[in-house]
Amino acid sequence: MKSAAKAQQAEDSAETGAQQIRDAIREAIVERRLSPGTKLSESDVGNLFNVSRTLARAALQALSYEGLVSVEKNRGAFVAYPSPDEARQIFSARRLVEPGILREAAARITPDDITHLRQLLLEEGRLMSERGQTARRAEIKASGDFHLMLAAISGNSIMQRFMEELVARSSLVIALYGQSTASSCGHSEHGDIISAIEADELDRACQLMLDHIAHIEADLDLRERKSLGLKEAFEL
Amino acid sequence: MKSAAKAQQAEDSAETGAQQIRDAIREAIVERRLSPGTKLSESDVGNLFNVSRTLARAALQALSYEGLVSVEKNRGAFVAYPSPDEARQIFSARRLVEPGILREAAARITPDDITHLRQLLLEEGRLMSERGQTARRAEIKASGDFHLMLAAISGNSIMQRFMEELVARSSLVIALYGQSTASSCGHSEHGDIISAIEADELDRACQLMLDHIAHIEADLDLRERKSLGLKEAFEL
DNA sequence: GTGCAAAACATCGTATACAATCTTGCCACC
DNA sequence: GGTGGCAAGATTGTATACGATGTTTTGCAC
Repeated sequence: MKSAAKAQQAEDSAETGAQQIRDAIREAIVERRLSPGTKLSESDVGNLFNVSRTLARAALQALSYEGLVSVEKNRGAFVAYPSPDEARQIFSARRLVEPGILREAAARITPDDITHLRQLLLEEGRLMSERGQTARRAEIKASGDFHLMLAAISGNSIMQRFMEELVARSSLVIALYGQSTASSCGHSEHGDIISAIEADELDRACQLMLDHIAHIEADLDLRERKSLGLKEAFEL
Repeated sequence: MKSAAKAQQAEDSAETGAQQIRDAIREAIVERRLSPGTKLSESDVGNLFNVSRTLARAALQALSYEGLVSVEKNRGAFVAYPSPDEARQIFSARRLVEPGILREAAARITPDDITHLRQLLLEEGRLMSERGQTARRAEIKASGDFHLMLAAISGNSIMQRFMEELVARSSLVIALYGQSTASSCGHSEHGDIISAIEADELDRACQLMLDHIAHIEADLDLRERKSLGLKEAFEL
C-alpha cells in the first residue's frame, strides 16, 4: 500500500478513544451487525466499550455527522434509518461523483495500483463463494473497498472521505431496501471497470461505473415503509 | 424561500447549544473574522459563549470534522490552515461536483428559484460597491451563497451539505492565498451562469461554471508558506 | 554566556455528578 | 371501562473535577 493511493492518511496513530469507538461502531454498521433503527444509548455504548458516557457521546455525535446514526434531541441515538428519499439522494450523489473520481484515478493510476485492485477483486470473489455470516460481512466490506480504493487512487483526500461516507450509507440503504440475496454489488462489473481503465477507454469505464451504480439501485425496493412506527420493528 | 430549494433542512429549531456555537464559529471563519491558524482553546471558546468546556469541545470537534478547524492532540484547536495541496484538492473537488450539481439544479429549477437567484446577485452587486469591513464580509458570504443555492435547488441535501463544506473551506483558502483585492468570485460570472440556465444551454452553463472555478483558483498564489512558525503570524 | 534539565504552567482527555427533558406506568375520575 | 393527568423512572444535556500530556520558563552547571 505505498502506491499513488493513500498519499494522505498520515494522521497520528494514537487515536483518541472516541475515534476508536466511532470506528468500531461504524464498522459494525457497515458490516450490518447493527440494523438500522437500533437504539444506541450513550450509557450502553459506554459500558460496552468500558468508557464513560462522555466518549460514547462524542463517538455517536461524530457518526451522526457522517449520517450513519441519527441523534434525536433528548431521545437518544439510533442507527440511521434512511428514508427512500434519502436513499435516492445517496445514489444520486454517487452517480454524480464516481465518474469524476474514476477519471481522476485513471489519470494517476500506477501498475501497482492495478495490482492491488485486482487483488481486492480476487479476495472479493473468494468471499462470495464462501458461506457463513462472517464471509458475507467481509464480502460487503470488500465490495465497498473497491470504490474506496478508486477514491484513494484519485489522490483527493476530500473526495475520498466523501466516498467513505457515501459507501457506508449505501450499505445501510442496501440493508434496508435490498431485495436480492446477492447483497453487495455485482462482482464482475468491478472487473470490467478495471479492464476499461487499463485499456484507457475512459468514457467506457465511466459508463460502466454508472451502469454499475444503476444496477445496485435497481435491486432496491424503495417503497415507503410506514413512516410512523418504523422503529417498533426493532423494539418488538 | 419555499421553492424547490430548501426542500430539506427541516430539523428542529431547538439547536443543542453546541450547534449554535459551531455555527457561530463557522460563520466567523467563513466571513474571515477569524484568520487561519488562530488558536481556539476550549476554555476560551467556552468563556466567550458562556458555556462549559464540554460544549466548546463538542463544537470544535464538529468543526474539525468539517475541515474548518484542526485539532492537535493535547495541543489545542486552530482555525484550519489549509496547505497548498489541500487547497488544490478543495478546488479539484469543486470542479468535480459543481457541474453535476448545476445539471441537477437546472432540471428542477422553478421560476421562483430564478427570481431568488437573481435577488441574491443583486444583493451581491450592491455589497460589492459598498465600502467597509461589514459589507466586505457580507459580500463574501453572498458570493458563496450563490453556489450553495444551486446546491439547494438541486434537491440533494447530501450534495448540499458537501458543498457547504467546500465553500467554507474555499473561503479559508482564498483568505490565505488570494491575491486580488476582489476577494470573492467574479460577480458577473454568476449572472452568466444563471442566464445560461435560463436559456436551457446546459453544456454552456457547466462550462461557465468550470471557468468560474478556474478563475477563482487562478487568483491564488499557491506557494508553500514556511510550514513552521505559521501561527506566530497571528500571535504577534 | 550558553546549553540542558527539571519544575511550573497551560491545555487537553476522560470521568463523574447534577439538572432538564422525555417516556412510562399507575391511579383517580369521568 | 376508558381517559386524563400525575408521578416515577430512564435518558440525554451540561457542568465541574481530576488526571495526563505538551510547552514554556527558570535555574543551575559548565
